[in-house]
Amino acid sequence: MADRPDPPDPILSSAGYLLLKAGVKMQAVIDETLAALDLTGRSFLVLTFVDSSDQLSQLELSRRLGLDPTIVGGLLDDLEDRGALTRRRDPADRRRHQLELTPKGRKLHAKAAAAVVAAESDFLAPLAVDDRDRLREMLVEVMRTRLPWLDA
Amino acid sequence: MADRPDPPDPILSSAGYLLLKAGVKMQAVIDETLAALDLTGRSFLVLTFVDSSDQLSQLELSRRLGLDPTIVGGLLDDLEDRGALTRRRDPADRRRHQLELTPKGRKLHAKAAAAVVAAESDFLAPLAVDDRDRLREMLVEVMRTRLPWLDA
DNA sequence: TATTGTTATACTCTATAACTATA
DNA sequence: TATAGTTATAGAGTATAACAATA
Repeated sequence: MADRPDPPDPILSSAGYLLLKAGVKMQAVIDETLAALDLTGRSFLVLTFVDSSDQLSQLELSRRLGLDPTIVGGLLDDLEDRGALTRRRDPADRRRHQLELTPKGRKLHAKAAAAVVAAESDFLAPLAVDDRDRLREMLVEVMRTRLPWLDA
Repeated sequence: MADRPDPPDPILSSAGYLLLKAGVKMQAVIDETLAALDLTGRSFLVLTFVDSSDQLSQLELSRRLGLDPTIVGGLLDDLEDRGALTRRRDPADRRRHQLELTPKGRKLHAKAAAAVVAAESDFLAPLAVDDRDRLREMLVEVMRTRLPWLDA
């Protein structure tokens, strides 16, 4: 009934906890945005990685996404059914599938990427542009050892 | 097999996406830390909110946590079984339960809070202390309208 | 014998609704 | 009739392991 709850523990205002809450909320916002295109955060990442890699195998994709191969298999099933990507047997090793986006898949990815960028920008709107850059730099520092593509 | 994957889409290095990844990872790190005390992020939050509020009801707690009352009921069952908190009928309205930490529960919470603070500090170690403060300020800005206790 | 990918099974989490008791 | 809380059921998501094909 009270509109102003008791002031809770200071730990709920710490940098680490706010980072947690902000990140989880950012994830939810992006998922909602992608839902309009019948995508999830995961299926969007699949499109992103397949788009930027040549002849990716499912196992290699799973490793990069940090997901179980059976999960990735299901995501690929869906995207293949929708005509967004193709699985083709690797002639050199017929156990492997070479993954590739179709033109339709590339269009879908471009549309989704634009929507995600807009959602992120909206979420970070309370920060000035300079502050967003500063935030990005700090997060790169924190995540450098945890995300392989930041080590460039 | 390649140790250096193809450079992926720039969207994976954006402030918003890095915020997402950092937040989710922070959550995982905190959950791992709390597991050593047989707690989860959620049960720790239950302890935190009950500790800092007087005679909280289950429904009010659920509202503050943003969780379904049935979920909260299960969390309370566990903590009550472990002797960390008590449910007592509200004499003024016998439908309600007044939640309160036991001395054991307060000790558990203090221990867990110290562990969480240490885990956060460790996670943010790549940043100088000044930068951590700056990060915290920026996250307060972003989350001000989304976390009731930041509006102070 | 090891590896890629698929299929089948079981387990966990969560959401929904029905129920009891109090008001 | 409405509210606080519990219990029961069903569904989604995930992990595990067994399997087929290829190396």
